Amino acid sequence: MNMPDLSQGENAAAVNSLRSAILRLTRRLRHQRVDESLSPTEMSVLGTLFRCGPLGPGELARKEHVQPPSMTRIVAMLETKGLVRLEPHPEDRRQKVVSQTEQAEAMLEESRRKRNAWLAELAGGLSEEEWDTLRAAAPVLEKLAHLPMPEAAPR
Amino acid sequence: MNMPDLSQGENAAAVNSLRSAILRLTRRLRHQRVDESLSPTEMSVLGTLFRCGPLGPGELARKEHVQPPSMTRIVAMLETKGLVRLEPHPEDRRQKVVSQTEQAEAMLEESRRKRNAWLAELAGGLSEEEWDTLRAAAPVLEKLAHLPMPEAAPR
DNA sequence: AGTACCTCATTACTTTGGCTAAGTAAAATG
DNA sequence: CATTTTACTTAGCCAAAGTAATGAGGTACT
Repeated sequence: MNMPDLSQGENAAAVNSLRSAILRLTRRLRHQRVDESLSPTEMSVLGTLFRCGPLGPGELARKEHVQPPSMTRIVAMLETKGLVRLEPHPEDRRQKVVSQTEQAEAMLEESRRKRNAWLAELAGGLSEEEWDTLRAAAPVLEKLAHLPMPEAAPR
Repeated sequence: MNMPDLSQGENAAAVNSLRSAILRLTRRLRHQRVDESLSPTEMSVLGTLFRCGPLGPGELARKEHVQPPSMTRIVAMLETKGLVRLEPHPEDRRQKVVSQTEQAEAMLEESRRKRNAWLAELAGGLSEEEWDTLRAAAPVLEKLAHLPMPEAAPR
């Protein structure tokens, strides 16, 4: 395959600044979480559950790019907080099914409101064009996050 | 003309998917660091130092959104690896000045090459339009990372 | 000048959030 | 029916960042 190496330099620069921006944003998000009692990842799991419906821990781990044991712990935490139900799979008794509770739905709604407030504040700092850019970038970043990694696939 | 609150719903959705994509990307980056011996944050600090020139630990901490003690640790680590020099401030003896060494410059160059290779692999997964989108989004994310936070009340 | 306060960096300790390795139970395969 | 595979879990570890307290150097106010 022929690589458009003309754009590689630009892409490298973009990835460079993307990487550091993402790192700093992550740290900010950790501090400014909308719900004090939930880690960003736990929040993200709830979001995935909301979007995709009930899933097994393994599937969930794959989607979140976390190892299965970590997901076990996260799900356990969410369960003790009453945000998630953990039930046996109807057909395969090895598997389990994680589904969100009504309480989780309420919490997501609450968090959505808070996030809107936060956004309204932040909106002053970005122009409409910049928001457009972010809106366009979001799905691409999602894709990038799930893209199979060529050199990191030794298994 | 048109107030931005019309687009708040869309922005909220964008931020939602931005947030989870960023989280997952961060975890991927942690695994796939170009240089095994340096954490992503250490790498980022080096980059900042490269872009902005010599800075004090405090300033650096603020730029990276890290607490001062963490930056002290990071700088110390970088110093023992010979990537950074730590000197007293000429005028204010409370302060110190961190500057990168020639070795750091060489390492950044090396890492740049590796990143290009990684990119070339990944380029197959994204279209040119998607790359354009990312290139456009990078500076906006940078800006977002450094935007003053209204509700982040100083404790 | 001296005292009170403030700022920057550091030290010591804790928390968090992920990982690997090993274990158990259930299903699939021969 | 024995073996291997799959799905989740348990246990223990480690790295990165945070908080609280310390110290040393400046600043301001009478």
